[in-house]
Amino acid sequence: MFRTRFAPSPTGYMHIGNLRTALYAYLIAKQAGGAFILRIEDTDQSRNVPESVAAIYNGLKLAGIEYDEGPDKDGGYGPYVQSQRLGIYKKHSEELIKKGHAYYCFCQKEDKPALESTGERVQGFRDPCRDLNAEEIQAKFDAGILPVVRQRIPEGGESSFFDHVYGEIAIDNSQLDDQVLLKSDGFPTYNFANVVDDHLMGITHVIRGQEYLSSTPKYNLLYEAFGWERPEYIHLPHIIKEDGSKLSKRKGDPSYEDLVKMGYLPEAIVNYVALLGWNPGDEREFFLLPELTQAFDMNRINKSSAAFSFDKLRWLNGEHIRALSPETFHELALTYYPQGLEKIDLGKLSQLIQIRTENLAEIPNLVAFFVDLPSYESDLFLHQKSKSTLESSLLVLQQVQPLLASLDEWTNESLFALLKSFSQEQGLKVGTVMWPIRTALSGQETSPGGATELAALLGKDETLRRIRLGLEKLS
RNA sequence: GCCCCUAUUGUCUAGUGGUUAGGACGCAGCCCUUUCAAGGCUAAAACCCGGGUUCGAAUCCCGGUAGGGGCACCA
Repeated sequence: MFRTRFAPSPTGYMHIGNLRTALYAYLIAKQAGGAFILRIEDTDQSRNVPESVAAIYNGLKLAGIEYDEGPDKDGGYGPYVQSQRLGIYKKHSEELIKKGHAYYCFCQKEDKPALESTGERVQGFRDPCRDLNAEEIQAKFDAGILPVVRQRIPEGGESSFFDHVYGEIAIDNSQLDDQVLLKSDGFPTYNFANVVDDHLMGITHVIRGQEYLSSTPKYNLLYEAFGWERPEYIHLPHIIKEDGSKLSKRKGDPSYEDLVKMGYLPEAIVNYVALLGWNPGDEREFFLLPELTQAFDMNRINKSSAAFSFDKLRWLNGEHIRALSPETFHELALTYYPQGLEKIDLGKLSQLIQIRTENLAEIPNLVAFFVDLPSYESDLFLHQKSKSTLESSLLVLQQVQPLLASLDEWTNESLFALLKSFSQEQGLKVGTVMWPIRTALSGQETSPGGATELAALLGKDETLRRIRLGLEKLS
């Protein structure tokens, strides 16, 4: 049985990379019929942001990523919050000390910078406390010094492991530090907690960012020290910006929830992010979560980092919007419609704009002209392809005005029939008739919908009023 | 500084020794058309560099270069 986990630390918002990590972990579990677990890694007390736990829940929910076990969903492997597992870590660290794979270190934080300020970084750091004897240790304890627990990296040799994305990775043990496992405040470091928890929670596949690739040998040494079986590893390449720099909230790059606020559909974001570093092997690009679960294959994850393209997200968002049922789109659109559309059939308006909406946030702009006719210049009536000139426009509007005024059935179809036959009678291109009307009704170079669609929505009175205004502009 | 990883059009990618190097976004053009969009079609656009191996390398090996990551009582 596959068991994967998403283990964010509650230090802020849910960024794009986190979303993808969660998604891949979810997909890998679900496609194998396994379980997806949420674990909160709040071992750094100074960096905890309590509200961000809510943001994580919310983000996952929005994305449709449902976890089988988590802080609020016990599956028998809890607790799922690391700060509630302190006793477990302590016990395990003592086991390691007993076995000789870890030791107490009484050095103070201030001691190390001095070491490092020699200019070169100390690699394969071997702490002086490594070789303290029992009396020395007791003496330090008696002096009231709070120790940390450090991992004892074996001298010499190399550690290797297999990663499903990056293949075989080998690192010399001399490169590995005697890292801190348990801090002096009794909290574990990530390095320790993730190993202990992953094992205790039965995690079979560890999915996480590439930044952990070179510390994974240390974790493997820990598994070995405990006599535990290693999990499978799937390290993910980073998501970066198109200019090659990294996404950062500080530089104004949006989080997952920001993107939703910006008018992108959660399912479009999920779809897009899935494609950043993975492809199905065929030419499909449009995926909803269930299809993604079917199609996903961890062996097709890419090694190199991928740049986040707003252009492509925007396009994909449009695809998802178009794939929505008219009812669903209408409901969404409703929350974006501005004031002043009371007289307009919003259901019809939604039908008109669904295919033209690539981003929900642009809806207010798209429909603004229905509320207020923008001021425009008369040369807006010029249109070469429609053979529309100032003269023809004036003529058309003059002639069409009484026809419209006497039209009883005010629908797109009847309006179109009327104007089409008018153009035929006059020997004009349909466009020559439609262009000035559409222009007068929208006051814009382009509009969602043509002349008759706009007229039908605006209603007879408003249509005639806007045509009168157009005539004033032309004469 | 030491170690690890990566490298196909502007971007996301397909490609596992023999392909006119395929698709998508974006860009440009055409068609459709009641403007725009959507849709359809077409175009321009790529194998980081240098050595090998091979009859033959985007593909395998080595070396550069460039980019990313790690070396915290952060995760």
